[in-house]
Amino acid sequence: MGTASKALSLLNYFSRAQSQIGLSDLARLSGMNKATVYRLMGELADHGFVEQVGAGREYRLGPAFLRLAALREKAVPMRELALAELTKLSELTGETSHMSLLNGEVLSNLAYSYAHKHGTMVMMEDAEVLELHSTGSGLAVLAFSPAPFVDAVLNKPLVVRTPETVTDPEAIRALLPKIREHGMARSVGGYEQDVYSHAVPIFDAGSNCIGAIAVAAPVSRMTDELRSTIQTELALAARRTTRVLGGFPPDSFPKINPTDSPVESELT
Amino acid sequence: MGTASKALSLLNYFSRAQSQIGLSDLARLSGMNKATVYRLMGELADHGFVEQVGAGREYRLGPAFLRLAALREKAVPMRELALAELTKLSELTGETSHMSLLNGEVLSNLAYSYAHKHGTMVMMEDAEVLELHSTGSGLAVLAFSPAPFVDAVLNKPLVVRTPETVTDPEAIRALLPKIREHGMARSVGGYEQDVYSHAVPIFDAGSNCIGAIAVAAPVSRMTDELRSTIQTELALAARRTTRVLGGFPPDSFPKINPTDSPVESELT
DNA sequence: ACCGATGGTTCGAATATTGAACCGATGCAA
DNA sequence: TTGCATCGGTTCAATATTCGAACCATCGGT
Repeated sequence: MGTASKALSLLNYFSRAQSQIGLSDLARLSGMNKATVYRLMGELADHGFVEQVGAGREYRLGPAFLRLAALREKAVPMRELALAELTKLSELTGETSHMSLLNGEVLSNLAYSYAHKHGTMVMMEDAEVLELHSTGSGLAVLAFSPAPFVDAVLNKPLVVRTPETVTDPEAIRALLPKIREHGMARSVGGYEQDVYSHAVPIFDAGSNCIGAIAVAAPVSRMTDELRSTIQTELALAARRTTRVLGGFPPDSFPKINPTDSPVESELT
Repeated sequence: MGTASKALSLLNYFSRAQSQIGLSDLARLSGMNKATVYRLMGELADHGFVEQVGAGREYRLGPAFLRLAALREKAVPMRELALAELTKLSELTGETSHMSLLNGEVLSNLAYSYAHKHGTMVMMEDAEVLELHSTGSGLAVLAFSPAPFVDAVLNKPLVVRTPETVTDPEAIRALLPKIREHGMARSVGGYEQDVYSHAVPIFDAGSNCIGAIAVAAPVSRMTDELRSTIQTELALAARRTTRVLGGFPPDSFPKINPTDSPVESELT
């Protein structure tokens, strides 16, 4: 691994849960020598990628990301475009919709939209991390990812989120062909209890799966009619999103056909 | 310079104007060897900090910044807090307000707010670059920055933006004591013609100047009354912003005194 | 066919990185 | 107070990584 990669990988230890990390902790987490971490963090700090805070001299992510994110968004308005699609999708379905991008072996949330139709909503946050095995979006991504990647993900210990979380690699693997066939994944309560989620993968210009767009509704509100609406609108929105981001679904991806019956319940 | 710094510095060549850069261009711009740039960009790409696009294999900033910016904003909601202050400030003044952060030897815009009171407004964009010598915000920052930094900035060639741009280092230096005295800078048409701009510096927890907050109005709309309103509200808003971001003005920074007369015109 | 440009690759020489040990400061328990 | 364990930070010789000139293959224009 190159030095630059080591420096960059240090940034991955910052999360919503742990936004400040001390030198020794960071050395422990990364397995690198304290002196190495010290030097690398110093370089990151010089460029504003991290900053040291207060007395404990702990590190946290720096302001440079705001600038670079704005530049990225100016060059490739992914978030803006996704948000436009999500807003429509939430209006049409009356439920929370969100888009997340594959980052390593997890998804991180890029954007979301609430419908303000009901008193209760599935909540969502930017940069929230979604696991591949326990979420609808994750399953959608797994189903359209290369086999070695799927193996790598499923061979690691799979965290139990709720009593409904499926953690048997083979059971998960068995879901994928159907998801591929329908172009849509579903997860009921696997990540958060009482959340019924549909998800469709999003592809880049090389037809690689880069993330997913999903609609999440409370289980208690799910009816055949809502399910049908979600499945129809989600498939359309995802297709538009892929196209508007400059991507193409792979040839194997099922075409949308208005006469198709909605995805059957055996998807779960 | 360490390897990590070299990799990170490559990111600085991406701008609003040049969002995609080829390998050879990047090597030229950075003065590094092509092989070096190739390897470093590969590492950056592995982490999603850049991505290669289409046929030309040019590089552009990657999606990782969206994630990290969201994390940063979650940990330190600078942008959100600044935006709240700017919104108030624009409402009170009826003009465009914005906040920018010092990044190296330039300012980059963090957030802005329009007032929707008039048909014409000074326009602003996120991540827009403001030079230190030609903008009100820049002068405010220079006035409260360490002398060696000021020297470094003013010893470089100073770009002429408009016929009103002051490019004589000594003339600029001569403005700084008054700005320090008033805690406020002013620039008329120095960056964009017909823009009349007031700016106040923002400080971090160590009383270092980290940026500025500014109100920009069309020259044609500037009256004594508007000037007075802007100066009063801007000073208050900047003070609140510094505090809300966890910072402190240096002891030398002038206190706000309601009985003070507004900044006199000799500031220009 | 040529030219000059591009992105990408190679390999010995040059140099930056590494990590154990060390430092002073701080905080906690006895 | 003493002692111990932690912290952030520093040193320096050993070494592993990076560097860069030169080299490809490819492309587009003349």
